[in-house]
Amino acid sequence: MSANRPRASYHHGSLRETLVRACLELIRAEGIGAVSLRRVAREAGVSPGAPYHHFPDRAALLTAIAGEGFAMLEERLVDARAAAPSPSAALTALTETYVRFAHEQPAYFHLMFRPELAHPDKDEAAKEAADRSFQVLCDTVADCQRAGDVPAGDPGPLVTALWALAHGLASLWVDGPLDGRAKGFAGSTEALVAQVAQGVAAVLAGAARAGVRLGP
Amino acid sequence: MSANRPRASYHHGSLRETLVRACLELIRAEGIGAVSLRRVAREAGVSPGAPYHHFPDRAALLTAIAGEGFAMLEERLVDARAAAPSPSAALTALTETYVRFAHEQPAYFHLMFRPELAHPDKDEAAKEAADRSFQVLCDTVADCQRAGDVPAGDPGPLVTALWALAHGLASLWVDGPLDGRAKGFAGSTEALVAQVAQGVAAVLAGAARAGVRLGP
DNA sequence: TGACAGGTCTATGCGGCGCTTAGATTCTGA
DNA sequence: TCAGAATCTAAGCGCCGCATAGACCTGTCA
Repeated sequence: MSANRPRASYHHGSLRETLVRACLELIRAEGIGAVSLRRVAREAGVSPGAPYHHFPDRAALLTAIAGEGFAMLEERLVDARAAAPSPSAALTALTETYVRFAHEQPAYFHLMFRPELAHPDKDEAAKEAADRSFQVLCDTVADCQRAGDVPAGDPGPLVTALWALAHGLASLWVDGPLDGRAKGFAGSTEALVAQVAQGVAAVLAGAARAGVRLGP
Repeated sequence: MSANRPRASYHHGSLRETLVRACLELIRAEGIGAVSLRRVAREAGVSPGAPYHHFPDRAALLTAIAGEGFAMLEERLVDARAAAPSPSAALTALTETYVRFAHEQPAYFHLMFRPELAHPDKDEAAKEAADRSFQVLCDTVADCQRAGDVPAGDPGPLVTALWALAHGLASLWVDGPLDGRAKGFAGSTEALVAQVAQGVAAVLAGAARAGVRLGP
């Protein structure tokens, strides 16, 4: 960043935004472990105390970024659903989109789901974006049930399973363990994720045909 | 711990083990964020430098604990599979066991899957326990395919999906986001997890009956 | 028995961390 | 125009991981 280039004026002008960008770049380049407020301030070219005029503490900066992440994820999920030609294809697309988001934006993904780093559950905007994302999944499952593409009955376990499946794939990929095993299965993790997402839709459709009914 | 009770002798005797226990207790009581080598040493009643005679750095202590975790998880998975009356029941039991382990031992679970904390992939014993755990899942899926309880064909995507499903449920539960949504679905997260695990087996069985075949 | 080597622990110090406080500088609007 | 608000710097607190040097204990072997 602009650590060496001195600012023109005493006041930065858009320090808050600059800090957020510097933080993201730092996570991208050196991982979550390298993130400190002092370091972020240094990268942004300001004194170590400056960030505290924009964020009450370190977690607040990270929470702001997490909120951005939830908004980005929601947008991608909405677009993926809208672009899909059928409810079943939408379900597959949601899984792939969730996992791809995590893989392309691991910095956001980490901050969104690590309570020791950020607290998006205490941020109204982040919570609402997360709720709307979840609703996209619920609506898509309802579409699928109406179309007979997935088993009828209580959608709760199905929605939970689909969320957990996508989140598990994303976590295992981003944090490392999946890559090694994927090579033996499908050549690449991308290919394996696609196979899984499509396989799930096929299995759910088959179960629906077989008359399986979900429920407590 | 024994911070206030002075040791009888200059040498501790079993400091390594004491540090591991103190670290686990610290994570349990105050979370991962509270773990520092100095703090662990204080809880164990030794000087801040003492741990470095047993672990080269902080990550090594955490990696040792992660290795223990993989061994514990493997044992539980092996037992769960052995106790199940059928291949299909074994599959359900594996999911429930994985998720329950994470919920009951979040300290271990975190250390096993957070590369910024520990590096179990660089620990031979941990890697082997993880491989054996994965093999338990592969074997169980193979049993299910032979019994016709899950679709035939390439087991890769299925094994991956089941692992990701369990890991996603575990992560979402341990890190918070699942609890809120589960209340609306099944009353409690435990109940929801059970419903999901059983639902998955039912859906897979239905898909097998419908003649679904997995594969690239 | 006693010297000594090696393992285990303490003491001290380095730079970096989150966060606080006090004070300097700039911007804003009455 | 000018006071007050907003933004930034400087300095300091106790904590951290880790390195080094030295104190202590214990097992070993002459």
